Parts: sequence; structure tokens; C-alpha cells
Amino acid sequence: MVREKSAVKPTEAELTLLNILWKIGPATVRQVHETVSATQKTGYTTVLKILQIMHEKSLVIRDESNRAHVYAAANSETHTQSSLIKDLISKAFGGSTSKLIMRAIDESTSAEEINDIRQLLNSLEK
Amino acid sequence: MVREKSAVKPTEAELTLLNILWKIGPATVRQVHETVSATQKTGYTTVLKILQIMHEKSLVIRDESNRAHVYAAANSETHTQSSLIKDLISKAFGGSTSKLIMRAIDESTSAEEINDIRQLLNSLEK
DNA sequence: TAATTGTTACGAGTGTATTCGTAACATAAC
DNA sequence: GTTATGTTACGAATACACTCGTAACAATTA
Repeated sequence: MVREKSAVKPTEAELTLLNILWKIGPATVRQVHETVSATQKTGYTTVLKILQIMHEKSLVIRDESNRAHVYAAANSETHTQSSLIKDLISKAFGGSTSKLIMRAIDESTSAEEINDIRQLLNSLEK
Repeated sequence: MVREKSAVKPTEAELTLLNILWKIGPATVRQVHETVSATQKTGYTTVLKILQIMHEKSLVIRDESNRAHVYAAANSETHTQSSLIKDLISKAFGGSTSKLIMRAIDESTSAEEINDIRQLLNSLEK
């Protein structure tokens, strides 16, 4: 049986690199390493290795036509976010999306956040 | 430096047992094992070991006054849900709660879910 | 007391995630 | 062509998660 894309859950380190790829677009190991180094200390080969593993898992695609391979996220940020949310809802919210949303609203402290949510709801009402 | 309670993120297996403890209340290993066995095949000592590890991590408290120890979740379900949501928001949503909520609303397919969310928003408006 | 039963404790084995050093290789510079 | 540089590939070491068999222990039963 072929493993579905949605069944592959990125690990924490993998998600860090995916965030970078979504932000800067297709990039070489060097570019990814430089970007990640801005916020945390990590070795070059560590980034390389993780990207290679992600490639095996099909979390990223790889362009090997140049010497320095170019990596890109295989799935969109939106798709991955949905998959992670679904996972959390099933494991910690008894499958109830509205329970998760309720809890998330509890977490919204800033007025800006609350305003965003309000507008979101307004657009939903239509 | 002392590790904060909120910094301890339960693993998948641990979360499964926490869900049981929240549902049935303080329980012995036997009771937890019987409950978890209803949905998945797991050895008795596996459940025991995980509860022991959770005790070390202070994810559960343990009453040792009787021969069969009685385990209970150390934190409320609500507290743990909030902690897991915060973690996901910071790692996959750039710290934006409203982005998570938007994505969660996308996931709501059932009319019942949408109605729950609508009522939730109405109560928020007040 | 002896045997059976139920419980906890311990330790080992497996798998996965993460890290990084070193080797192998390719390209560019000299 | 030789050296220097940048890149990928590989393998090992560590850490954690998970699983379960077996030992140790306690309590109950015969």
C-alpha cells in the first residue's frame, strides 16, 4: 500500500526547514543553512542531512541539474498546516474542530488577533 | 534552571493515556490498560512503563498508598490542549492564532461543527 | 507455610530523530 | 595538471520513544 502524502508528518527540525523553504522559495543547502543560522546554531551538514531525509520522505523535491541541488517544499504551507491541525484535533480534541477553535480563541490575547478573528467570522457569516 | 510544566510536551503514546485518565479519572494501570485495549493492542507492562515515565516527567501524579498505584493526570485537559495549541501555532503558523483558526475553519466540514463555531463567535461578540 | 496471583521495577531491544565529522567527488582557480 | 574550494554522500554517535520479557515483591488463597 502506498503511503499517502498526508500521512507523512514532518518532525520539528523538518518543519523548521519547511518554514524557510516556504518563505524564501526553492533554495540550496547553503541558502537554507544561512537562513536557519540567523536564529539558531546548526551545522551545515546537519541541514544537508535533514534535507536529504526529507527528500527520501518526499517532503521536499530536489533539482539536481546543478551541482548545488535546489530544494523546494513538496507540499504547500496551507496543506501542511491543515494536516498538522487535523492530527492535533484527532489526538487531543476528540476529533472536534470547534473545541480546538474554542481553545485557540482562549489563547488570543492581543487586540489585533481578536480583531482578525472577528473579521474572519464576519466573512464566514455571509 | 527548573523546567516549566508547560515545557513538557506529552508524546503520542503519553497523550493517549492522558486522554483515558481525563475520561475515566484516577485509575490503576489495570484500568488504563483495559481501556486502551478497547481500541488498540498494547501490553500491560508497556502501559505501566509509560505511566512510570510520565510520573518522572510529572505529567501524572501517583497515589502509592495501595498496592496498585493510582495514576491521575497532573494537568487539566484544557491546560494541556492550550499548551499543544501554543506549540503548534509557534511552529507552524508563525505565531499567529488567527491563521490557525482560519485553517481550522477550513477543516470544518460538518454542518454541526460550523454551527458550533457560529455560536462560539456570537458569544464572543458580547 | 506453601503456592498462586497480581503488581511494580528493571533492563534490554528496536526504531526514529538529530547531530556532525569525514570521505568522496566536482568544479574552479591557479 | 595541481591545488583549493564547495558540494554531496555516508556513517557513526547520541538521545529519546516505545515495547515487552523477566525478575522482584506483596498479598491472597489453599
